[in-house]
Amino acid sequence: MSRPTLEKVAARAGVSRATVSRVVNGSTTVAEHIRVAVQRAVEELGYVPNQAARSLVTQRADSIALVFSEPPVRVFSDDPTFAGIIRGVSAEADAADKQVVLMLAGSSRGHERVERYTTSGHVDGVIVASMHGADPLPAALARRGIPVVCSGRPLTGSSLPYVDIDNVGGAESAVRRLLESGRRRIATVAGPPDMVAGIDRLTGYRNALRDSGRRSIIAIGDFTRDSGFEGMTQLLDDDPGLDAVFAASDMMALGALRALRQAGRRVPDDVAVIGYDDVPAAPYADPPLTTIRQPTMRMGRELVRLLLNPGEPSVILPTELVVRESA
Amino acid sequence: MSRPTLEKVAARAGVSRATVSRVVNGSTTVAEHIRVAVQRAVEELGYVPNQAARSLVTQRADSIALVFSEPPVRVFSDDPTFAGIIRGVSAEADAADKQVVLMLAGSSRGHERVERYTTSGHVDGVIVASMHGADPLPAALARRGIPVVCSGRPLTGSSLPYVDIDNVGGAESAVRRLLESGRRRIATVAGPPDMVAGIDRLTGYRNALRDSGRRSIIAIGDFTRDSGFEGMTQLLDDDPGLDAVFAASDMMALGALRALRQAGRRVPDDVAVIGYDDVPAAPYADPPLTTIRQPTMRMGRELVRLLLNPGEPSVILPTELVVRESA
DNA sequence: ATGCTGGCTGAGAGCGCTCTCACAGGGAGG
DNA sequence: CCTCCCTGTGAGAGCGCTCTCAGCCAGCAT
Repeated sequence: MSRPTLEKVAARAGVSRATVSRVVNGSTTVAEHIRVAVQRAVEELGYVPNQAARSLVTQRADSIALVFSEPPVRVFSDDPTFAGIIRGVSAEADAADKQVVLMLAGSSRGHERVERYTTSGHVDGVIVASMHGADPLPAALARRGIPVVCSGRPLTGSSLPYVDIDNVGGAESAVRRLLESGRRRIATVAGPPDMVAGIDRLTGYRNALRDSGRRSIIAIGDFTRDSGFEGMTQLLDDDPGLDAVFAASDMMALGALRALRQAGRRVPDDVAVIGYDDVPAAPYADPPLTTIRQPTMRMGRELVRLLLNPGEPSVILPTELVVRESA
Repeated sequence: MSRPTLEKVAARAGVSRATVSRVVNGSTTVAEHIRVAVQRAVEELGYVPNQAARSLVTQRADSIALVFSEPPVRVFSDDPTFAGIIRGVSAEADAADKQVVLMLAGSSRGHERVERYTTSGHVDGVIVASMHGADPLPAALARRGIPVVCSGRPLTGSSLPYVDIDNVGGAESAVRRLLESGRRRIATVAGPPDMVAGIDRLTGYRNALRDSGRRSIIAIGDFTRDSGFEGMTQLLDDDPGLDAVFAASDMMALGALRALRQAGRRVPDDVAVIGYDDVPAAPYADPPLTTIRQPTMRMGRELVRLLLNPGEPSVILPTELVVRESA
């Protein structure tokens, strides 16, 4: 009981292979009664085109890879960024009738696997969703002649097209809110300096402070809750008089909240807190977290659009301040 | 600058196509000096086999699909189950030299897409990770003649092989701990009755209570934090004297904790709480959550093993009680 | 009647690979 | 010396599909 081939369908419908192919691929130059007959034969046999054979001749795979160049732990944390991107990519790819293949390239072994897979003709293009801006994977694929689009501005100085979210602007608007509500000593728990999001959000913090003439008070974290706790503790130590903090991720903000509570500070009365990402847990924090939300789903859609329309310029999407109670 | 073919490599190395094929596929019957020459030619040209052509003749794709038959929101929530499964599947597939293709089949449209993709020869087998036990997808694929393994016992009465985690046993051990610590009125916020995990964990709760002669106090949730809050509120209303609660998911436990606090109950002094899943946020809850941990990564590995070795019996993996402070 | 379109259909090549089979060459055995 | 086998290599078919091109049969103008 092997899968039926075009040949079988043709025989059953009493036409040639070519005609069945035409029907299956929606050509208009087929007489109505023949089209109907072929379609019935297809149904009856449960015919599904062999994609390998099709790809072999068309040189297309009609699918795109979405590669997460991160350990799975990060991808499936409560960071909603990835989920949004995936949904956006799926939606847009669906509309363009392309399959999406998700791949995890956490390890260096994974990189190699992904490179082999994508260069062996499985996909027509690759979206690399990497948080580490200096990831060598996108450039490596591009060198192989595969269309590549990056999610997040690449740090490698390559000229690959990318879609990013306005991290600088988002951070600026967070700090501006703190400024406008009268806060005087505004600290930040920054993200890691090897990730674009970490770098850019710190830049935004600095920009906003510079304009106001205030001095910056900085601790470095790695986006995790624990590092937020430690960063906040250190900040409190450095400047006990601070009255606001901008955490470069919600998880760090959650950690900061804990440190603040432990130090006997009330939020937002004594210290205002703003996070970044708008994770699902943010509205449930104590107090509910004011944060920066990103259009992740739209990011996914733009990624696909760019991949499918080579030559279009890179895109930077705006963010939105979500005001709750922590600031 | 099209991709080099076997033919090109053969020409460069001064041998035939067949010999290059042999070298690429690791055949031993090739003279050493020829093998070296061919390998050099492969390197120099950057040759990567065309997978479509290979699949066409071998009738194999050397890759397996891991299908999440759920909306992406669930998959990428802070439920660590999926992440663990993915890591386990990746690891085991890697060892067997198979590619893993992740697919999301949230919508009915998605189901159709997945069915088309998997039946068109892209993959050698499918792992369906669905939380809804009555999902029609696994059976549909099996009917098409594609090897299928389910993550989680299917509720459809089909005899498909599956790997599940001992939900009944896990729930029993949670309730037993409550019993052993002297709690007298033990309630539960159960999961949805259309998911295996919901059903089985409730069964476990009932089993443990029945043995002890206590009566059951039940609210139904849907595994989300909000439903945990509401379930707990209702439970408190039904039986203000309860002194313990088993929540069928950590998210619901978190919601329950909030409801308990709001009602002025101390945890664990007045009411003990045990959750299920051991989500990343569990140790950070107030108080840190006692919960049931599952061997999700091992689940992933078993899934692949079953897929690659047809005929082996289904597997049920044990759970582990993680004691923190809430019970 | 002949020629010319123009719309549909079929024949056939060929995509890049694997794998069977034939065959060349050399050492062992008769 | 010839035969036999055994190892290593090449020739060639064919996987299932698409797509070009030729061919056929109207229908219309000449």
